[in-house]
Amino acid sequence: MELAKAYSHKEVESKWYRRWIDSGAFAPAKGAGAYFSVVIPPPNVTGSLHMGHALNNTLQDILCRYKRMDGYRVLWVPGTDHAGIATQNVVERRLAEQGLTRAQVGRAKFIERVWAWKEEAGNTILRQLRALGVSCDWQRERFTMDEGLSRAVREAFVRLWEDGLLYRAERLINWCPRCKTALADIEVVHEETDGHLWHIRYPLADDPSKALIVATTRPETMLGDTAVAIHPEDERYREFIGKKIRLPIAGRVIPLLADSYVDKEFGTGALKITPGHDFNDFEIGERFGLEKISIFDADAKIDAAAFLSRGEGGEWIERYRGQDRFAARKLIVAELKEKGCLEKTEPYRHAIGHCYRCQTVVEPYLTPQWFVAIKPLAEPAMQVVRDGRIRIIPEGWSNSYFAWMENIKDWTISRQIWWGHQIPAWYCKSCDAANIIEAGGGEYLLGKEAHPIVARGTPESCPKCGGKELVQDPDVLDTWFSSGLWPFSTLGWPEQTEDLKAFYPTSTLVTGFDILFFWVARMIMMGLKFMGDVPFRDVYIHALVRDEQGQKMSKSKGNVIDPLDIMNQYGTDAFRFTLAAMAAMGRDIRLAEERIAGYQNFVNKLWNAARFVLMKRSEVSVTEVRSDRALAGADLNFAERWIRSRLATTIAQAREAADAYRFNDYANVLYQFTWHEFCDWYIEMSKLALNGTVVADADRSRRILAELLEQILLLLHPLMPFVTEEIWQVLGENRRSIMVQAYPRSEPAWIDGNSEKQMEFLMGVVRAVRNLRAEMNCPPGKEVKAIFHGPEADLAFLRSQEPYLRLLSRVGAAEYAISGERPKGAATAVIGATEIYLPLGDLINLDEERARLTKEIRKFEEEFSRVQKKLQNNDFISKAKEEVVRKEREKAGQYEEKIRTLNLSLTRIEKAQSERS
RNA sequence: GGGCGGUUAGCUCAGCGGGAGAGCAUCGGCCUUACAAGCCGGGGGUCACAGGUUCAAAUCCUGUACCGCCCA
Repeated sequence: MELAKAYSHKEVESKWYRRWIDSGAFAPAKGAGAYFSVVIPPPNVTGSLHMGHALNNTLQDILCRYKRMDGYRVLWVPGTDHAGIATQNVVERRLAEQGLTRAQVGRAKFIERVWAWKEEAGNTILRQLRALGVSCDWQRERFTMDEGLSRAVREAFVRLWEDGLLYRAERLINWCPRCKTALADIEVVHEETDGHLWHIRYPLADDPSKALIVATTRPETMLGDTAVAIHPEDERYREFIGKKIRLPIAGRVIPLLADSYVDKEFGTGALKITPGHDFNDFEIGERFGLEKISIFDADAKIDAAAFLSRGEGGEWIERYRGQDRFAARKLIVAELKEKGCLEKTEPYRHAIGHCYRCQTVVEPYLTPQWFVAIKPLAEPAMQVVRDGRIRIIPEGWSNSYFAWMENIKDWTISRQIWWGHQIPAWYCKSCDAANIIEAGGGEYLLGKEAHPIVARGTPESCPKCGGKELVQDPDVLDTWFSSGLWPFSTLGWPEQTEDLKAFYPTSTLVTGFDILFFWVARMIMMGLKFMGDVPFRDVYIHALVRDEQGQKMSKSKGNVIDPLDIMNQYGTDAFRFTLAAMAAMGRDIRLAEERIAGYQNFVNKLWNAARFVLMKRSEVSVTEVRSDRALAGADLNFAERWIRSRLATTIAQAREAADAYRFNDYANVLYQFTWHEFCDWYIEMSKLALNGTVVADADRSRRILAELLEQILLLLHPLMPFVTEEIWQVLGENRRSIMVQAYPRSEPAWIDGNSEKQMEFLMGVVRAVRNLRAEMNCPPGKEVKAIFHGPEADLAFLRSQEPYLRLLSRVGAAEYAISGERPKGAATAVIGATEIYLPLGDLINLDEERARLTKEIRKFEEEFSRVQKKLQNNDFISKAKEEVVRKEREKAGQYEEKIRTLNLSLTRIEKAQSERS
């Protein structure tokens, strides 16, 4: 079979992916033996493929393909998560286009619509992942909302409740007024924002002529202030201690507290306290038993009822009623100014929390929510990392892990949305009547004192009163609650399935650091809690993919590179190889397209090497050329022993790198070997035998070539699955997929130091000749004579390998002499102890050669004096390792010899010049 | 404010105690029968700065500057 002159990825990729799936090659092998299992970090069902996914899944696929070839039973579970808020937002937007709201549609119908949307558009990302060549087992695809995983969620919830690790209570939480739901702390993104610091006069209640100045970034919340605080040792405010303050506008009389929490240096040193809308103030409020006034409704608009119900009131309420928080801020500032209460306004930059789904500024808001008591889960989760049962790689991330886990707060898991796992808690309409408020449309609001009945399935009656009328908690669970169970729920938990027994704990989790807390930490806590074992052994944290300028890719910046475009243009193999080659540990990836183009050339290089091997094979009429590891070392010539030796080393290095998640080393070691050793040298040398110069070697050469090519294909397959399979299949008829072939093992017997030394010497001589020719502008087609002076052994070797020498350096004839007259008008180089002369006759430009030699000599003199300085240092001789000293001595000798030889040549050139003139 | 990471060739990055490397770009020469997406050769770096440890520092320590990220 013939191969096209250039590799064309387009036809090849879809063809093989189809065949791999059809052959069932992605399913784990049956039987016993070591396993390697991975669960995909489930992308949002709303998502589409971006660079982060591409990197993440490429690395997982490299590991899975490598381990599969290496004899492990590999299971890679794919799937998506239901992304509660994000998905609900998508479907709500679609409703809005039809002029509908979800309230109009109703809960049940709305959820139907979400499912319909999911079926229609939801799994885009999984389809896109296939283009990457990922070898996950699609038969086992899971979704966090599917039946099995939903059961897992209910089971986990009930168990946490039974163990006293869940509670429902009114707390200050992060509220997104747009999504109208609670958020967990880490779902809030803090961004530096330009704002203001307003300095406001708060007069004393009994002497309005005196006032404290408070500084705040949120003047509108002053409507809910219930105290002012100063530092107890603040001299400035000593006289105010114990006084009362009358709040401007609202007129409320509030106490002045002394608390060492207050930072004397910040603002004016006087802090307004709003326990209903600020987390720090909330805590002070708890300490002093202050009232918490919630001044906003769920839309973050001023809630007049909050004041009226306290018996407060006045014409001001009407001015602010229903005003949004930012409008209210403007109005309040204006009113303060008018009343002379605004001392000054200064620009101020500070961090403001935003909803990670919709970027709306979050509002600290007092509502009843469900919480997981996290400390008892966090402690063992830290322990397993501390004692190495889970390795975090690179290790540096474990610091972040510990820092976060040590300061972890109880986890808010309830969300006031519809799409998700509805909380398996019910309330009895008869015993809990006071806490159940009908909200219309069959919906309920639950008071903070409601008494939940937690159960795996809908209870038939109230266990207390036997009442049959129960209502389910309307809230759903945080999506991360279900993804926290992912490593075992996807394997069938809570059932004790075969998969669960066979593949838990999973082997390696590959993920980005951005979800270390969101997801990784939670899986560890949940895995330990419910499985009694870690969810994975290794966590490999990879980098973020940035653009060329190091900017995070984002739609708003418009610097997004679509992986699908890249794959289409350069081929998936080139793209995957680039990602791997750039995935050095602990560093972000700046993706430059030229880099991908460069690796596309590598794919093409491999393709053409294969063409060469196949072309030569087709010239053999009788012998079927095939891989033959039995070919004994003794039968091989030195070039063949050399390439096998290098192969053995390369295999060892590649495996070592892959085992250690050093993907960049893995890729580079194979790149270097394939291109710069196999192609540049071995293939070139094989032409000698194949072109008939040494007839007896031809057949053996073909066999070695085929062997090397096969080994290279196998080595590269995890990185470049498509092109390697395509070539693999052309190499033999009706072969089993390269996916299921054994990964190469390094043969220690192939390591051959002597051949490597000889080859290095030959390469040195060849490069020197090429260099001289190029420097002297000797036309490449012209054959020149070469004269070698040097030690007998070296000359004997060169003489025996003269055909290679001539092939590689285009030397026409060679003369060898241990010593003798140096030829006139010759270009000179020194390799080891061997001197090389190219008598170029008229071609040589004596001026150029003299300049070249002078430069060369100067270079070696610098090297020599540097080494010499070391050797003259007694401390060096006595303290450095013997090995190092020996090497330096060797170097010194070599440099000295080179300088001597080159100087002699220089002298001859100068002499020749003076003779000519 | 606390923590982490970065600063190496024009660009993108490896290397992290003993001779400064790769890919791309650049310059010169080649259509040499696998590959011009190629081959051969060259040029290009006080390894951010300042101290220190060491016989020896791009590499370890301290500090400074700038850049980035995370947390508060």
